[in-house]
Amino acid sequence: MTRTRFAPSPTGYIHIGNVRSAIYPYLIAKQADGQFILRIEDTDQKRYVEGATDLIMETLRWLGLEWDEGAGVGGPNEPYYQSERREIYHKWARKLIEAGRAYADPTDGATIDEYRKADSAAKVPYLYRNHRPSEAELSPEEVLKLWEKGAPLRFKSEPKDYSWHDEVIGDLSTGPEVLDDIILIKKDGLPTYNFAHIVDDYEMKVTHIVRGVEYLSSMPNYLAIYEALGINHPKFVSLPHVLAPQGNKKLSKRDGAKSVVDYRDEGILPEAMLNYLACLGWNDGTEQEIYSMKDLLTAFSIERIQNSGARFDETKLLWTNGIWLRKIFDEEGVDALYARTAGFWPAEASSYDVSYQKEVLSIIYDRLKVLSDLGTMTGYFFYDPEIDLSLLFGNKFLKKLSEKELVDLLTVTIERLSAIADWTADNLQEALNELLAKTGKKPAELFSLIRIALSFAPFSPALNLTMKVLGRERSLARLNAVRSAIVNDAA
RNA sequence: GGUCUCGUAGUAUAACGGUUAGUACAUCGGGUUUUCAUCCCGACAACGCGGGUUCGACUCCCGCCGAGAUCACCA
Repeated sequence: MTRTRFAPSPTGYIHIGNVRSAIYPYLIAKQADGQFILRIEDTDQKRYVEGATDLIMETLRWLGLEWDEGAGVGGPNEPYYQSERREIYHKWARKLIEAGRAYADPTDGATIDEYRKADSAAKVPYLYRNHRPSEAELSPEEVLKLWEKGAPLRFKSEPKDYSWHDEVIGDLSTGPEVLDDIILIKKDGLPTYNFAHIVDDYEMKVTHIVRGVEYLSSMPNYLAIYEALGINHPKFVSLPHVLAPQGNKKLSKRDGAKSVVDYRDEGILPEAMLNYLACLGWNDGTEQEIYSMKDLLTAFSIERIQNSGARFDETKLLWTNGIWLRKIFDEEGVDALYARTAGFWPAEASSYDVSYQKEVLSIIYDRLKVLSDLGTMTGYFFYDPEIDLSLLFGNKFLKKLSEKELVDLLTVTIERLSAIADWTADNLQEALNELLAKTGKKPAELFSLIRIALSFAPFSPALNLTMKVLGRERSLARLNAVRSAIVNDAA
C-alpha cells in the first residue's frame, strides 16, 4: 500500500516554491490507490504562526489535493500534529538510550559556540562529535536521569560510509565525515525535525518521503538513526528546487515568492495552477502541455521528475490559465465558467442579473488571461463610460478624419441601426456591412469610431456582439451622446 | 572551507550512441473585414569547456569551469 504525506510547518502560507512537495506525493499515492496524509510539523514553537494550518488546508483543498488522513480529518494515526505526539517520540528516544545510541548533553550553548568558533579558526570542519562530552559515556540509566533533568538528547553517531538510492537523483553515497551527534529531543521536550519525521513516517507507514533536495545532505544522519532504531526506511524522492525568476536562488518568501492563494485571488484557476506546477520539472516524454488532475494521475511517474532546478515562469502560468479558461467554457459551457467568476466582476455588475453577466462572459471570455481581468475589461457593459474625446481623436485610424466627417459617420450609423427591427447579432452585422459599403470607409475607420463611442475601452469584442449584449437603447444612446459631444466640441 | 547535487535556446523541456537537435512559453514578422484576444502560418534561438571510449557522442568515462544546497536545541 502506497502512503505519502505532506508535512508542512505552520509558519505561514504555502508558496509556489514548495507546493510541488504536496502535489507530487498526492499523485504518487492516488495513482497507486493509496493514501495521502497531512501532518503538521509544529515542533518549533517560536516560528509558529496562528492560522497557518488553516491556510495550508485551504490551499490544498483549492488545488484538489484532498488528504485521507491527517490534520482536520483525523485517522488511525492521530494525532497528526507533532506537538501532540511528544510521548511517542520519547518512547522511541528511550529505545535509543537503551541501545546506547543517545545521550543527554548538559553542555550549554555558549560552550558550543566556542567549539564552533575554534574549529572555524583552525580551519577544521565543525563536528559536534569531536567535542562529545564525557556524559556521552554514561549508562542508559544515568542518561535517562540526566535527560529527565532537562538536558537535550543527542544521537551518538558512529562514523561510517553510507550509500542509498534516491528515486529522483539516483544512487548516492557519502563518507564518514558527515555523521554527527545531532539533537534528537530539544530542551523543551519536543523533538527536532530530524528525529520526529523518522518516527512519524515509520508509525504512519509512509512509503515515500517526498521533499526538497535540501535534505540530501542530512540523509546519512537519518540513515544512521533508522539503523540504530532497527527500522526500514521509506523510499526517498528528492525534488529539485523551484528557482526564482531572477538569479539562481531557490524561490523563497524572502525573495517575494507569492502565496498560492494570492494567485487564486488574482483569478488563476486551480486547474491551471496544478497543471503548470506539475509540469514544472516533470514531463511524461510526450509533447502534451495541458493536463487535468485525471491526466496527471495516469501520466505521472517519479522516474520522469527532472533532477535539475526549474525556474518559475509566471508568463507561462498565465498562458496555461488562459487555456483552462477557454477549455472550461468550450467543454463545460458558460455556466461552468461563470461559477468561477464570483468576486471578479466590477462592483456595478451586481445590479444586473446573472443572465446578463453570462452574456457578457460569453463574448469576453476568450480575451481573459486571469479572472480578475473581468474587472477591467467589462466595465462599459455595466455603466456608461466617461466620454473622452481625446481618446477618439487620438486613435490612429480616426485622427485623419475631421470632426464633421466623424459626426456625419455617426449620423448615418445611428440612422441605419435605428432601422433594425430585430436587434440580433446577425442583423447588426448586416447593418455594419451595409454602412461600410454606403460610406466607403475602411473597416478600421468606421468600426474604430463605433467601438470607441460605445466603450471608450482599449479593446472590446466584435462590434455586433458588443451591441447585441448592450442592447438597442444603450447602444444608440451612447452613439448619440458621443455625436453631441463632438458637435459641442466643434462649436 | 568540508560534504553533496545540478549543467540542451531567455524560460520549461524532448532525445535514452547515428535526427537538418523536436515541442511549448516568451520575442519578432505575417494572415483571419476594426481594436484586444483567440485561431492559423513563419522566423530567431541551445547541447558549459577540455580530454578520452567508439566507425560514430547531447547521450558512456575522467578532469575542469560554472551554479546551487547543506554544515542550528529551523524545518
